Amino acid sequence: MKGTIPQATVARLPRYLHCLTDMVDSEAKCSSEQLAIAAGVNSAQVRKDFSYLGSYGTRGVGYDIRELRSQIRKVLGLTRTYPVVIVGAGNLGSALTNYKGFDAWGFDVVAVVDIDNDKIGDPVDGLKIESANRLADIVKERGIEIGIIATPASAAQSVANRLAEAGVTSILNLAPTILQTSDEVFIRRVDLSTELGILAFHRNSG
Amino acid sequence: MKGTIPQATVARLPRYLHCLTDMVDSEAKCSSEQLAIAAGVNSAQVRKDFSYLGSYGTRGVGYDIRELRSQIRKVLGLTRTYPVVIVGAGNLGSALTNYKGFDAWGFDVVAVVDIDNDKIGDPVDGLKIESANRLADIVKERGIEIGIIATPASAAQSVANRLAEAGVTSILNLAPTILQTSDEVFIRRVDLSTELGILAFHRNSG
DNA sequence: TAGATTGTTAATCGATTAACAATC
DNA sequence: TAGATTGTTAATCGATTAACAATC
Repeated sequence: MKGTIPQATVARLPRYLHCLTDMVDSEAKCSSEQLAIAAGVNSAQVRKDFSYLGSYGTRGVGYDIRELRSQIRKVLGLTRTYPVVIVGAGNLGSALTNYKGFDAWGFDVVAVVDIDNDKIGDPVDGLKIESANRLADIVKERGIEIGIIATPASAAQSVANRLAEAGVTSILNLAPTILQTSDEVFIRRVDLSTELGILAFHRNSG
Repeated sequence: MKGTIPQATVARLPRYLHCLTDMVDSEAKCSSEQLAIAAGVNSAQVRKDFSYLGSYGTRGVGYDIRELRSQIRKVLGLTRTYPVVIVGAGNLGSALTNYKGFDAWGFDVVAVVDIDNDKIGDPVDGLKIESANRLADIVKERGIEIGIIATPASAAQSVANRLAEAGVTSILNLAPTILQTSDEVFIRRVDLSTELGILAFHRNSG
């Protein structure tokens, strides 16, 4: 119903989508209260979030699961396929390449690159590891828009620069370092030691 | 200086710590402005965040890098070692076991378990993969407080239940599912397809 | 109609940041 | 003293949630 969707709402939409996908009977309706419990949030929050997507509920009845799913996918832009390159073919890069969760949401890993000559040519989940030297060419040839950085921290900044240079517009950075880039590239960072740090804090202080 | 530190500040502390660790000359001082640029936040934010830790800066000069590091570690509870168990020895579990970033912050992976009999006994980074059947015993024997779930989504809830039952108080969930647990266990969830979903949204709508 | 649940308002809460006095 | 930078205040901004009229 609105033009702009708040950050916090966007961040919760994938979570709702997960919960809705887990609901087997896709013909059924589901109330904000049910979804709130499944997603671990407040039910007023659920309704408020959905109000940004438009009116997809029926008063006294609930939300149509199938319709809601498709609306969330539409809003997030998950109605098409995104070619993705994974940079770094270590354990983490391999884990990501094999990760089936991406497929269901339209993320299609079309290339895995590494600098290690010993790895180049090795198979990973139906792909062959390619040379990181060809990164720019690969991005351009295959129209890649999303890059995932799964290299050591020391290599991450230069990889990000090369990805941006080659035309990638979105980067998911899994290396434990903060990247400096131009505003044209949108970066999200996931750092597991940060997550454990937060865990440690809560262990000690509630 | 204060009793309670805001959630948002806690979440930024590990990031500051990363930036401070990257600064080579640990004798030096560093201004809130410098750190703000490195961490990608506002300098007023930096000063405000640090005000919760107490007064560790000097007006006209900046913050003592070494002192600040040690104070952040203290507040986050990173002055001791935490034994960690990783559940699931697939690519992701193996990546985590090998991940050197944990060591530096005091997270010590002391066990990796899996249900796959073919994997049990295999070496990963100096450890041997153990049977998931022994999970509860392992947790108790080794005083494990933190569990990392790197299993498929289908197994995650039952693993979480068993971890909680065995006495683990903090869980990092990497499986793409939302866990229901008692309030005694603190859970953080990292879901890579969610991150890509957010990336997709920003690609399409700015 | 009676019961249920949405969609929205308005209040509250928490987080961000500009601005500046304090002070090294 | 002059210049720099903190620590804190107060204003602003955004996010959460209780409450309830609308309505199925």
